[in-house]
This record gives sequence, structure tokens and C-alpha cells, in this order.
Amino acid sequence: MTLLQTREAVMKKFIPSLKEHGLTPQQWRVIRALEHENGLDISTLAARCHLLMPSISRIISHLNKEKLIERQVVDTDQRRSKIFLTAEGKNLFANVAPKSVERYVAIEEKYGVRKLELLYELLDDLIKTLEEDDS
Amino acid sequence: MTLLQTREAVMKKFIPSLKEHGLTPQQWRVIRALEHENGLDISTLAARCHLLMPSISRIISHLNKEKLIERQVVDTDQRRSKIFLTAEGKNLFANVAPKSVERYVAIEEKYGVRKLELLYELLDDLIKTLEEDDS
DNA sequence: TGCATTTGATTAACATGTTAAATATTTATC
DNA sequence: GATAAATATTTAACATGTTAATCAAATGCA
Repeated sequence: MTLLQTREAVMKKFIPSLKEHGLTPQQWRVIRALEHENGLDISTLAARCHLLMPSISRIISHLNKEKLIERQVVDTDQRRSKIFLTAEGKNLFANVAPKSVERYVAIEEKYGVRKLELLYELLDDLIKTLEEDDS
Repeated sequence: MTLLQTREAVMKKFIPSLKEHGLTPQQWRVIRALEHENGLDISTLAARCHLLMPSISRIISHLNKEKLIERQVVDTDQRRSKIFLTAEGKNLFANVAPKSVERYVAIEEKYGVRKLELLYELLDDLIKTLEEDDS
């Protein structure tokens, strides 16, 4: 429950600026991943963005309609397609990214970098603990 | 992202036993809240379970169909109704609760009670930090 | 080559999160 | 007492999480 509440509180800081641009957090994650490495295929994107295939599939088709990305079928394997940011997509990223970074830094400063690092460590540790004992 | 992953990892431990009984985590939260205090109204339930009204509304109507709960209109205010666990609902709780507690304790032991307490503290603190500065 | 199996991706079906609109009932105000 | 404003709940519309089913293309093997 506390994890959920924390995430809610965090997202409340970021969602408004995304929503101004008509983006959901997940759509933003996809765009960010593509900005970092353009031309990823859908499965790789799913992994990078921690999304399941059905979710990413819907998101890709949505972003495609909005002309923020383009699909390009791989000719050695017609099942796959690589995804590229369009000029419009890159432009959107350039507009949104600074605000996001700004907010992140603000949180970092207010909460404390050390505490944030400690929190990450504890969380990673909990994940490991939970995944180890797959009983 | 890390918060999300942690929550996923945690829920993976609890969801399977709930699913055996055909329950989602949210439905389970509602039943737990009612076991703790029977006869709550829907708004109060929403607050206790950290659910929005539309979600709880759907969940209540679903649990009602399953005959795990009953609705009883408040006669001084016909808009409200109090929600009660049925015998079947109480029974279900009695069957599921021990397993949940067991898993929680197991995690607590494996991860460490102190670390868990520290984690809670850090998370609560982060929530407070985020909510204070409502800029 | 021919066919079963595997794999990448989509679709379906259902539950929830989220915002906005609708509905019914109660309270407030004139 | 009639009407406006407020309140509790539901419904609608859309996006995502999740599991299972489907589909097409590629691969493995007889």
C-alpha cells in the first residue's frame, strides 16, 4: 500500500506536464526510450519500458496515429518492425524533457540525494529478496 | 520506475493466492476493510482502501453479484448504503487471510524487520516531501 | 519440400485508474 | 414550500495491466 501511495505521490508531480502534451506516463516512457535509441523493435521497447506486449502494442499504434513515431518492417523478418521517432516526436521530446528533468532534480534536492540513493538501494534489495525466494 | 517494479515484485507474492479465490487485490482490500469494520458506506470504503469512487462502485457491484457482500440503504439518507459482509464473505476472508499474513511475515523475516521499517519511513517521508511542496 | 513447432505481434476479454458527465437525493436559501 | 446548490453514487469514455487466444512469419526436422 505504501509503495502504491508513494508512486501516486511521485506521479502527481510528473503527470500534469505530460498531460498538457496529451501523453500518458507510459507513452512518455516509450518516447524517451526511442529518443535514447531510435529504431528499437517492439519487444525490446517492451523490455526497456517495463510494459507487457499488449500494452506496448496499443501504445505504438496510438503514437503511430498521432504521427509521433513511424514503423518500418524488418525485411529479414517480416513479423518485426523497427520503431522510429518522427520529427514531430523528437520535437515533442525536446519540449517535454526539460520540465521532467527539472522536476526530478527539484525532488532530489528537497528530499535529499543520499536518502534517495538509500531508498533506491532498499527497494532494489527488496526486489531481490522477493525474487530469490520463489517458493 | 523502481517503485513500480518493487510493487510488482511484492504483488507477485500475494496475487496467486488471491486469484485462487477469484479475487483481485482491490477486491481483497475491500473485504479486509469490511472484516475490520462491517457496515461502512461506500465513500468511507473508498478512503480506507485508497480507491476512487468509480473503482469502488464497480467493485461493490461485482462483490454484490458474487454474494460476498450486501447493501443496505440508509433510511435517513437514501443516497447512501452501508455495506456488509455476508456469511459467505466472512468465510472467504477466514480462508484467505491466514495465507496472506503468512506471506507477509515470511517477507518480513527474509528482508529484515528493521530494513522494512526503514523503508516505510523513507517512503512516508518522500510522500510528505512531495505533498508539501505543492508548487 | 512439407508440416509441426516456435516466435513476434495483435486481438479479445476483463478489471482497474482516471476525468468528466449524469443521476438522485438532500440541504440551503429565498 | 419551490428552486438552487451541494452531496453520494453511478455511468461513460478512454488508457493500461493481465491472461489467454489468435495470426502470420520463420524455423526445425523428417
